[in-house]
Amino acid sequence: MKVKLNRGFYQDPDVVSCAKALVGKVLCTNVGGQYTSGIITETEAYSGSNDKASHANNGKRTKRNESMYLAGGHAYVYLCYGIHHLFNVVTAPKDQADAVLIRAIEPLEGLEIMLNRRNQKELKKDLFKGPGKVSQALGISLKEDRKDLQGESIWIEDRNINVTDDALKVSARIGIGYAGEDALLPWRFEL
DNA sequence: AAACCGATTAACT
DNA sequence: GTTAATCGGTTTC
Repeated sequence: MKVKLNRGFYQDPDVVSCAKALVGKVLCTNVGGQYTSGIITETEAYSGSNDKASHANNGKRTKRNESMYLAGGHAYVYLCYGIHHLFNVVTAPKDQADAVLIRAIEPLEGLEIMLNRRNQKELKKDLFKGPGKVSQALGISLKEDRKDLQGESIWIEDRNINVTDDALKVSARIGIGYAGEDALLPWRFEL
């Protein structure tokens, strides 16, 4: 059974619980006429308010992070280190600026296409583990920024994959050492 | 107008 | 374990 997540799912005011809930869901893209999908296996929560690691910390609002202020259920894509596109799911009601970073997937459909995009010939370990790799595999670029996840080019489905709390590994977020105490928050979730 | 830098990755030693 | 690659956005002058 495939069910596209509806607007209500993304309106959860608690970005941490939403990040948890997204693990085990299926991220699908239809970019350049090519359909690909994968099971989300790792996420991180970023809270718009009171989280030094977030681009929207302390109500910061710039051209880059503008899409974080959209209603939950939109995409926030930005360029990191001048090289990698990082894909986030905006959550919570409009203007709360919460977002969940998708850090890893397990390929499901369109494996050949995803391997091609990654310049790989065969499936190897860790090929789709890492936020930059996820975006590359699924064809996500800055063009997908601000996109509505209810649309036809990028969306998330519930396929009844059961993820128990026990199966989830919880840890501190990656690459945000500059965030002081907030770098220690256990807001990273992986299978 | 120029400097500074990052929610990373791949290719090294 | 270390480090180069690379560039739009943000900050600073």
